[in-house]
Parts: sequence; C-alpha cells; structure tokens
Amino acid sequence: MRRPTIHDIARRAGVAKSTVSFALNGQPGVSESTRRRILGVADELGWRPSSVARSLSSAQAGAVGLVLACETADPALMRLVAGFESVFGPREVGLLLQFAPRTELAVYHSWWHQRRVDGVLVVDVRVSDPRIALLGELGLPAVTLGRSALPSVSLDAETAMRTAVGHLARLGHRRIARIGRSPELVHTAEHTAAFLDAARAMAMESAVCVTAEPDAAEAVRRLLAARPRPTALVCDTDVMALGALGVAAQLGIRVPGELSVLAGEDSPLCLLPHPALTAVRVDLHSYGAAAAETLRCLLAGDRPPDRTFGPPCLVERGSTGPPVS
Amino acid sequence: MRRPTIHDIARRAGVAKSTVSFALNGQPGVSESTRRRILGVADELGWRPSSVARSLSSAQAGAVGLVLACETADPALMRLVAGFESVFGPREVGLLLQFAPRTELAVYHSWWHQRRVDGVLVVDVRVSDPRIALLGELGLPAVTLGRSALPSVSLDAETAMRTAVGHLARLGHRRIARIGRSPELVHTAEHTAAFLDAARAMAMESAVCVTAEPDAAEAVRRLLAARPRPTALVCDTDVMALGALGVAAQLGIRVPGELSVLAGEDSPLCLLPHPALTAVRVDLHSYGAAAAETLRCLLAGDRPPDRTFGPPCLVERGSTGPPVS
DNA sequence: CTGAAAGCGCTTACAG
DNA sequence: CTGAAAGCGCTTACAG
Repeated sequence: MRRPTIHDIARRAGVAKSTVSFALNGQPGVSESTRRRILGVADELGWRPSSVARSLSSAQAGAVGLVLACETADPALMRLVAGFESVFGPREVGLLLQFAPRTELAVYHSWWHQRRVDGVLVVDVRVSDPRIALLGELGLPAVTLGRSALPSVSLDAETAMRTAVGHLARLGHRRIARIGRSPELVHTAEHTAAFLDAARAMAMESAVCVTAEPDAAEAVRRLLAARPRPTALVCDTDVMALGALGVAAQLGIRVPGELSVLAGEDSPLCLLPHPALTAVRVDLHSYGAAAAETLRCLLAGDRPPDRTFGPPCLVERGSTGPPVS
Repeated sequence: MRRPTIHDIARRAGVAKSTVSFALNGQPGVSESTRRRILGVADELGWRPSSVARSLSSAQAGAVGLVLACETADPALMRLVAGFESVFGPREVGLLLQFAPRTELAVYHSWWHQRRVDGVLVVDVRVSDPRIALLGELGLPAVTLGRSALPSVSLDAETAMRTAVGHLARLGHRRIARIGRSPELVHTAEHTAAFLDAARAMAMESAVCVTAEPDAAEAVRRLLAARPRPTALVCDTDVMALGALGVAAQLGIRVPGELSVLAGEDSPLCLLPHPALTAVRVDLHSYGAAAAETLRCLLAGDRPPDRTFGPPCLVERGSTGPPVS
C-alpha cells in the first residue's frame, strides 16, 4: 500500500499543494467550494498527515514524554499513564515512554536535542530535584505531578490526611502511625506534615511517620513492635497497605480489632484481601488526566495556574474499626 | 538554545553537508581524517540528530508502538513494558504507548498512515484476533506475545502447568482447579489445555478450569462451594492469587491447610500476604525484552524464528502445602 | 574521497 | 481566493 500525500490530493483536485495544506488545516484563504472538494478527495484517498513531515516543518514533535525511574514497578503508575493518554491519545499526540537507569537527565537532553517531544510530564518530584532546573534551562515545557518551580498539579495532602486521621479519631484511635514512600519525595514531605498537623489537631496521643524504603514489611514490623503499639496505620499506597495486612497476619495481630489499616489510593487491589481495605481514594486516572490537561494548555501557549487536584474521599471497608483493648 | 544542524557542522568543518552525513552515519566514502574532524566538530557543537528529519528522509519512524486495551489496569503490564524498553531505550528507539477504547484497529491504521512507528508489539493475543490480519495487510511489522500467524514469542505453557500440577501432586493433592483470564486469549487456551493434560498425566481425581471474568472473587467462591471442594487452586496471575487468598480468608478456609494457592507470575505482590504466595515464576521483564529483541530483528530485515520463552520455575513459599483432611 | 543536488511530506510567508 | 517557492534537517543517489 502506498500512502497518499498532499501532492496526490493536489493533482487529483487540480490545485496547488499549498492550497491543499491550507484547506486540510482549516486555515482561512480557501473558498468553501475548493475546501470541500479538497476534503472530499483527501477522504476518498484515505489521506492522513505524515506525522514526521508535519513535525519537521512545524517544529512540533506531536508527542509528549514520560521518563520513569527503572525501579518503578509500582502498579499505580499504569493508571496514571492511562490518565495521561486519555487526554493526548484522542488528539493524536503520542506518548513516549522511557525507563531510565538513574539517567533521567540524559533522556531529557536527548529528547530535546532530537526534538522528540513537545513537552514532558514529571512524576515523583523530589524536594531537591535536578530535573526541574534542567527542564527550565532547556526550555522544554513540563508539568510536574507534585508542587515544584514548574507548572504543576498536586494532591491535596491536607484534606487527605485530615480525612484519614479524622476517620480514625472518630473510631476512637489515639495512637496512629503513617508509612510513606521515600522522604525525599515532595509527596511524602507534604503528607507527613499534613498527617502530623491533623494528628495534633485531633489531639492524638502519638503519631509517628516511617518510610517504607528500602523494606516496607520491615518498617511495619518495627512499628508494631513498639509498646504501646499504634492501633492504626495510614499507608501511602495500596501495596503498602496489603503488605501491612500481611505483616499483621504473620504476627497474629487482628485487623481491624487490634490494628486498623488505611490504604492510600483505592485501586482494585483494595478489594482483594479480607478484610477489604478502607482507603482514602485518589483517582489516579483523573489525576493523570488533569496533569496532561495542564501540559496541553502549556503547549498551547497559555501559562496554566498551578492546580490542586482533589479532594480525596474516604471509602470505608473492613480494614478499619474501633480499637479493642 | 539553538540546536545545531549538520549544516552548522559542515560550515564549521569546511565540507559539504553530505560528507557530514556520511561521516556521522559511519558510511564508507569519507577519509579517516575528515571523518575524525567532522566527529570532533559535531561533538564540540553538541550535535544530535533530529529524529523527525532523519525519519522523514529515511522513512523510518525510530519508534515502535504498543496499543493497550483501555481496561488494562493489570499491574503486570508495567513490567512487560519495562522489558520492551530495556531493548529499545538504549538504541534511542522510542516506545509509543496508546490506550484504545475497543478501537485498537483504528490505532494501527492511524499509526501506519502517519508513519508513526516502524513496528508494534501485540499483547493479549486472542484465539481469533482481527489485529493479526490487519497488521498483515498493512505490512506493519509486528511481534506478538503469544502464538499467532505473525512472528511471536510465547510462554511455555506445558512446562508451567507441569511444574504447578507436579508440585501439587507431590504434596498429595488430588482435586485441583485453575482460574484463568478470558478464555478468548491464546494464553488462557494454551494454559488450560496444558493444565488438563498435566492433571491427567498425574492421575488427578478432578481438575476444573474457570474464568476470572468478569468477577474473579465470585469465580473462586463458586469453586470453593463445590463438594468435595478442590484442595488447591492454580491462579493465572498474582492478583488473582491475592484475591483467592482473600476469599479463602472470608470463608474461613485455611491456607495452605485447607487450600493451597499457586500464583502465576511471581511479581513482588507475592511477598505481601501471609502466607506468602508460592508461584510459578515467569519473568515478565525478560519476556518483554525477548519480544522486543525479536521485533528488532524483524525491523533489521531478518525473519526471526518463533520463540518459546522460558522455562518457568517454581518458587516455593507458604501458600502451598499438603492437604489436611 | 568529496561536493552539488534532489528528495522525504509537510508548512508558511510571499506574490499574483 | 489561489499558486509558485523556499524551507524544516536530514539521506542518498549521482557526478566529479
């Protein structure tokens, strides 16, 4: 099959290539009748623009990129990516994915030089993140998921943690803990602060935060070895919550009687265990879509305002309940 | 920052653009000394080829594509994708991802017309799969994960099921069951047949197969309501195994005493529950890499032989044990 | 071994 | 409203 070009259309319609281009792109300066004729021929020939030719002359890649740290086996990412795609896919903007072994900066450089993407989405923003500065220098449009110096969309940590801690307080918990991802992440920093604030506001007796890295199960085990031990555990991700359930089972600690467990995303994983996981729901698909939408604005030339996505809401299931003593 | 082009290099090195192009691409017909001089200038200027310009003249997109069904929230996919990327990323071949709402065919058409990708990887091959025929017609190079009329890399269902059933037989199980994905998938069909073969070979008293769709938990519940009920359950995916554990807990069925559960991929999820999941390990990252490698051959002009990936191996943990009666 | 030229399929000023 | 022409940054025959 040979792919038709605007040259074929022009010849067939008896006009110049430029006229075809104008007509196809909805530019003014073509009479309604010729436009219609051209569109008809294009349709008849099954013409579709060559993305590379268009990119070369318009200096637009027609694609956006996402660089992932190699280790990221996080199932949550898939839903985020699906969210990005729900915005760009229908617009025929390609989504380029690259896993980078501690060389994310090199990928951005490479993409910029190769003119591969028009912009990028940045996940897992760190408190001190060299990617932010580089993207600024390169002038590569970017939107970060999590607050940064670049345009961003972030989660409402305050509401999320107030919701979680409030739920536990109402159930009667007084000693609570939270397990989060790396403390270097902006996400973790914000949620930890919000968790401690909420715990203070609700006069918790104790509220401690630990990191799940490098070993979440070990962290939970340490947490549950404390005396008196916390009666509730707020988990950053659903996978961590699943792991906490496993550790509790291993130690013979009953959920929710002796330990309440709260999950952090509410993916389908929450429904798998028994008891099913209560979660503070963050719709990662929509969150991804919101970020993609922001990048789209940026690429269109607007300076989009920083947005807060949310608010999260509580989905009550079996893994939380009043503490029994 | 302005990006340097071969024109800049040519001027600076005092040669023609074509000479620069030849030198940069390692083509013969350039003296060693000029080549070195040109490479030096290119380096000095920080030149990188424009992927779109190169694509336009070479008629190569420099990218491969993957279309995913919209519903695919399967965490396993992320590792497969990482495997693809481990082959293409280092070669600066982009990986284009698109989620399609029951219109995967349209995406292939669109990509072909737009010359967006040089080839595609196809996952979740169905027994009767219209994508295979379309890709053939378009002449879009493709490799399928799972046997098809196109070049493919597939899993060793026989060994996997012999390993799983053999393990259970050795433990003393006589009534076993298997839960798999949609029966329309080649993967499911092959594994179901292999499971039944292995069960016959090991003289199992009963061996039944059910589908996890649309509701895996419900399917497991039905399976466990049978009298006499199976004493072991072989699960296609880790998520299903996690779900099976949850259902068992809900019904008060002890694992592994009253029910052994085998997982199907051995992702990190297997380590979360207690007891941890015994699994027939399939390294999805390597599987993805093998498929990507095959596509690379295909794009290089070879006709790669169909490959079987594997063999899978057993990773024994706590979720399987002798049946107690 | 090297250079001038055409071409990939579009877009976009610039003249008519 | 329409057309002829240059240009995007490369590759690749084709002459010297």
